[in-house]
Amino acid sequence: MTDHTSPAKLEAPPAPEAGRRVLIKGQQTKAVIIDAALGLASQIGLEGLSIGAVAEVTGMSKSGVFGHFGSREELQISVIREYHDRFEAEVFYAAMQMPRGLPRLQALFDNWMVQTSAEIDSGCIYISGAVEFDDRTGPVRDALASSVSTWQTALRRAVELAQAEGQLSRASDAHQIAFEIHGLILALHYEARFLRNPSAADHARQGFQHILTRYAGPGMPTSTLSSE
Amino acid sequence: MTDHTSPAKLEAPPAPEAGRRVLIKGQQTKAVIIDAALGLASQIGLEGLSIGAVAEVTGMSKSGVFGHFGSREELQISVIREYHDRFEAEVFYAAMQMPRGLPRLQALFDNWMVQTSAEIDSGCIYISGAVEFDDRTGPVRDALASSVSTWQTALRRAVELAQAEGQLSRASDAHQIAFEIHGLILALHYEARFLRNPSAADHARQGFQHILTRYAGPGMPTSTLSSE
DNA sequence: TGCAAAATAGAACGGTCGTTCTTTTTTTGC
DNA sequence: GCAAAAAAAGAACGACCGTTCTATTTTGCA
Repeated sequence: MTDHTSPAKLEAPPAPEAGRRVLIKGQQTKAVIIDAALGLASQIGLEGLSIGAVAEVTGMSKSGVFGHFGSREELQISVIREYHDRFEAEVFYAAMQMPRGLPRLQALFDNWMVQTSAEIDSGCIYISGAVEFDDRTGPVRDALASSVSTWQTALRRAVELAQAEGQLSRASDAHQIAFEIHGLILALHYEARFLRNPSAADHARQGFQHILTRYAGPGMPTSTLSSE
Repeated sequence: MTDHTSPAKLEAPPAPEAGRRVLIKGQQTKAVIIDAALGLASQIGLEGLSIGAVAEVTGMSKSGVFGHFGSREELQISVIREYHDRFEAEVFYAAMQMPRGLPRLQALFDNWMVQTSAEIDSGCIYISGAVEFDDRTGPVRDALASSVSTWQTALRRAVELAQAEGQLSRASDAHQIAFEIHGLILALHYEARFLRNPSAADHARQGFQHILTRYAGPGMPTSTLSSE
C-alpha cells in the first residue's frame, strides 16, 4: 500500500536496522484493514461496505477499525486508492513492458479482462462504483471518477501510440476506439458476473479483434486481421 | 400495471357499470406505490430502495406500504416487473412496428439508448441491478436475470431476422453481434451517467454503425454503410 | 527500563432499517 | 345504510449502522 497522505519522497524510513520494519504497527494494521475492505467492497460494493463487517473479517473491534480512518468515507476512499494502485500495477505497468503500439494495447486489454472478470471474489469497483455513485456527489465519487479518468487517459494514449506506429488508422478518433473497447469490458463484466455466461470472455476477445480490424492502419500485419 | 399474481384471463372485472373503475382501491394505490418505488430505485438502486423512503414519497405510512407486498423483496420484484413491462412497451413493442431486419434493429437500439440514458432521474435497473445482485442468489436476482434474458433473446432474434433478410452476414454469430451491441449500451450508460461525458451518445451511435458495417450482408444497402 | 504516545477495545448514542402487532379508517357488496 | 372485509395508520421490536467517548493495552523511543 502506498501512503497517499504524505509526499512520496518522504516515504523512506529513517534508516532502520537492516531495511526491515519499514512500517510501524499502525500502518501495518491499516494495510491489513484496507486489504480486507477491498475484498469486501469487491463483493458487495463500496456502498455495502460497513465498518462492522470489516472489523469482523479482521478480528478487530469496530472502533479499532474506525480509528484508522475517522469516517466511513475515508475508508471508502482508501479502498479506491488501493484498487487504483493494484489496477495500475497489474494492468497498466504490466503491459508497459510490451513494445508500444498493438502489442501493448493487446496486453492492456488482456490484463483488463483478467482484472475485470477474475475468478472468485473480485468484481471491479470501477464498474460497481460507477453504478453506485452516478447520482451522488462528494469525495468518494470524486476519488472514483479521478481514478477511472486516469486509466481511460492511459488507455487512450495506448491507442494513439498504435496510431502513431501506423497499426491503427490515424484518421480515427482515439476516443471512439477507447469507448468501444470499454464497452467490451463492461459487457464481459455483465455477462460473466451477472448472467454467468461462460462464453462472455470469448465474445470480448473476438470483439476486440473486430475493433482492431475495423480500425486497422497501413502498418497492420495482415496475419493478425480477424478472419471470422 | 399488469397483475402478475393471477392468470391474465381472470383480470377482467365482473362487468362494472360502464367499463370504468377496473381497479379497486387497493390495486390503485399499489400501482402508485410501485410507480414511486420504480422512480426511487432508478436513482438509488434496488438495494437502496427502502420502504420508509417509498412511504415518504407516497405520503403513506411505512406499514401501509408494507401491507401491499409483505416483504421488501416482494416490493423489489414488483419494481422489476414494472420496469420489465415499461421496457417492453417503450423499447420492444415500439420497435416492432418497423419492418423486420435492419430498420427494426436500428429502432431497438435507438429506443434502448433513450431508455438507458434518459435525461433526469432514470438510470437503468437492468444495469444497476446486475451490479448489485451479481454475487447474490434469491428471487430478486432471479426476477432480474429472467427479465434481462427475455430482452436479450428478443434482441438476438432481431439480429437473426436481419441476417435472414440478408442485411447482416448469415455467417456471423448472432450472440457475438448482440454482445457487442450490449457493450455499446453499457459504455453509454457508464460514460453518460457516471462520467457525465456529453459525447457518449455520439460514440454509441457511431459504434452501432461500425457493427452494422462490420457484419454487413449482401442485402445491405451501401448508402447506410459507415464511411468514417 | 520507563514513559509518553499511539493503537485498540468496549460501551453507548441516535438513527434507520424491515417487520409485527394492534387499532382505526375506508371501501365494498348486499 | 350496514356489516364484513380490506386498507391504512401507529407504535414498538430487534438488528445493524456510523460515530463518540472513555478505558485499557500495546508500541516506540530516550
